[in-house]
Amino acid sequence: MNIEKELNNEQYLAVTSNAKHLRIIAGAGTGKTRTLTYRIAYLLSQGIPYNKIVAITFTNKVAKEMNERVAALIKDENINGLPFIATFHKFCLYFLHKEIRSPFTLNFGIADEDYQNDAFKTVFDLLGLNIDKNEKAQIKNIILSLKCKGIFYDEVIETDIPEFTFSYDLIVKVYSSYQKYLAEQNYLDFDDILMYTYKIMRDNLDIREKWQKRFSHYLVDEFQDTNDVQYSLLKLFVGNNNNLTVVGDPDQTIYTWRGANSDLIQTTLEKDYQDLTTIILNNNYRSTQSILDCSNLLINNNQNRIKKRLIAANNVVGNPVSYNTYQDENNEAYYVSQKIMDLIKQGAEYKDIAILYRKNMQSRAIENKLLSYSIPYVIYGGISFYKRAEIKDGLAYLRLVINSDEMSFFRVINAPKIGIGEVTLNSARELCQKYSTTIFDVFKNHRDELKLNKSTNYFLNRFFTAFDNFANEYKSSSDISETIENYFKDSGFIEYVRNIDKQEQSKNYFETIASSRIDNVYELIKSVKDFLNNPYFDEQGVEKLPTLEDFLNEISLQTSQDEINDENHVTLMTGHIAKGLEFPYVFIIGANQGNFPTFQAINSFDFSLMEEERRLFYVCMTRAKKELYISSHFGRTRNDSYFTPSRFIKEAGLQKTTKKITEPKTYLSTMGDKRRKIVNNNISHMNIKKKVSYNIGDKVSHIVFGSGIIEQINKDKLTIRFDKTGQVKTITSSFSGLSKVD
DNA sequence: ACTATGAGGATTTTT
DNA sequence: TCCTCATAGT
Repeated sequence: MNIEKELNNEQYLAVTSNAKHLRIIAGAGTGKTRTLTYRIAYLLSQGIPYNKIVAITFTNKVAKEMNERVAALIKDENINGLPFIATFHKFCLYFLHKEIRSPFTLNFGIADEDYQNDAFKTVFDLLGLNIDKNEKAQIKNIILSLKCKGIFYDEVIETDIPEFTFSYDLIVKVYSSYQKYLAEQNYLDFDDILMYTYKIMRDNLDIREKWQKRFSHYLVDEFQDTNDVQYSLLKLFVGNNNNLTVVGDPDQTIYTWRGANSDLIQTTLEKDYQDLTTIILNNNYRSTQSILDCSNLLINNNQNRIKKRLIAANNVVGNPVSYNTYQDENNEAYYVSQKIMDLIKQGAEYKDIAILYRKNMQSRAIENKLLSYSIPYVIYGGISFYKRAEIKDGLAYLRLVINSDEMSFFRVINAPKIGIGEVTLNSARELCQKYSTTIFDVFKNHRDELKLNKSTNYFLNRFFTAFDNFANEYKSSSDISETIENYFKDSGFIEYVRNIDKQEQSKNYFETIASSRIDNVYELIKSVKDFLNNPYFDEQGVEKLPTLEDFLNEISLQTSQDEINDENHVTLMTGHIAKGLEFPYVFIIGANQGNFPTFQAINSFDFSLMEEERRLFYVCMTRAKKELYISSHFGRTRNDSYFTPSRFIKEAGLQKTTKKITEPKTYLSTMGDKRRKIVNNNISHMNIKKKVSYNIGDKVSHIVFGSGIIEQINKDKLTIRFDKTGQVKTITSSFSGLSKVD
């Protein structure tokens, strides 16, 4: 490791600073994460024990990368371990698995967004409140924002509740019922993971003192998106004696809706740590000056900010930022795909290209076009593997043996549906009270009191038999995938998923995608097996095998960025997910009033919403290294009016093109349906595909699964083994996302 | 009386 | 995809 050579002057100062409390303000592309990584390696080389250092990152993916980079930097030194590098949530989970207390038990589950919604729904039902959907959503949001601030339901005061919204009593009633419901189910939601860590540290002096001695150096990345609870708990861990380094850029605060508070990095920190040292990194190593000029111009429109200006370290001016307008979303998508094909011809690779947008829904039009031009792409953040219905169902089946909570049980008895609805459920809830037990136990042991019909009873028996077998076997199973498969088969789950596949296959055009639900379930089984057979070292250096519980915890903290792989494809994602990433070529699509900025920000009296939209646009722009293409369109809005270009276009000093560009008529629209369907007539991509003849042993490339080899052919069905995962899938030869590799 | 199912409408961003 | 509503099915 030659720090002096590999870093610029400011970075070097930041890395080697011996300040106890250090703040690094680092603009986009100035090497934030790099600096932090080097600082960790530097601390290690200075003799700080690896098990005394904690580094907090924004995603698990960055944590993993940082781990690898630190390991590479210190490989020549005599250090036999790596620091604790993880997200806030992972760090807190580590703490909670040692310190969790009543009303929770050690095998608590993690409630993701869906679980959270289900829980709120149940709570509203149980309270029997007569309020409409919108109001429920508002109440939920108020409660979530209280949680982001670290305010527990028994600590809420009148002034915590936004004016002109709901009564104090109502909010507290829903809030406390929600927390009590989750506690009964032994579940923590994402905010609880932070809140209970904070609470336990705050309220127990002995625990606080113990943990303040546990680690001595804390380093936090992306500090501008830290929220109040995270900061409060961090302060408790740092205490009076430990060291703290934070890195961040206030201009990239894009999570205030989730409680992120950029005052923390700008003002609070220096008040709380009087000896705070600040280092500013200004040299941008990522983008051309043209891209930075537009970005600087745009972000200058924010009033509430400390002025700073990014300068390209390499002095490259580059091509001007391109801005175009199109007739509608489809035209825009068409031109983006044309431009991508141009870039590829000029030698760019698919993985060099990213398409960014404000909201997930905007990916639709562009996806259709990429598909029809056989441009490989992957969408991040839409529906991730672990959010698919069949996977969540499978996970619920598994979770039931760890924690027989209501929500998992509901999922299970609805996959397949076995004739249990709202009314039965409510009477089962009454029996829960009567016997003071769980819903699971009521259906298992007091079912006779529920007056279920014959088939329902049959299905329940089938499920509980399979469940009991699994519960008895899974811990000592020599082949966990077989044990799970038996459980899924005997309970009727596999058959249920296969039936869905069949139904969808008969309807769906892209049958290979639709037919993959059962594949997904088997993929899940395989990933459990892989995870459980992959040993890790605990703190004492003892080799251990993860448990099924570890697996369930792990995946509930999976994030969209964690799924990013290095295969060669165009990347589609929202600005939020793109944070911290960079690409040579970036497209920002749908730069329209109402999209980006959103209608909510435009219509709000709260100007800070608009400033956040602007920061997000700034984040999108500064992802680009070489070239940046921004576009807007004049398509229809939800309210049947027409979109206009985003105000950010002017603010970034971009010129509107004078002529409207429209796509040549290469496709026809039909009005057969109320919703218009695009019929691909002239390109007739599908027909061309059908003529490709495949042979056993041919190398092929699949848009989703990557490269593979054909093992079997049955008429138009190809059985392909994919290299990366080693899994075998059956794909129809005419599928447009499949191509032959020469 | 209850549950399942299909159609239609709506959708900010996510650890 | 997810929710709601109307209707069909048991």
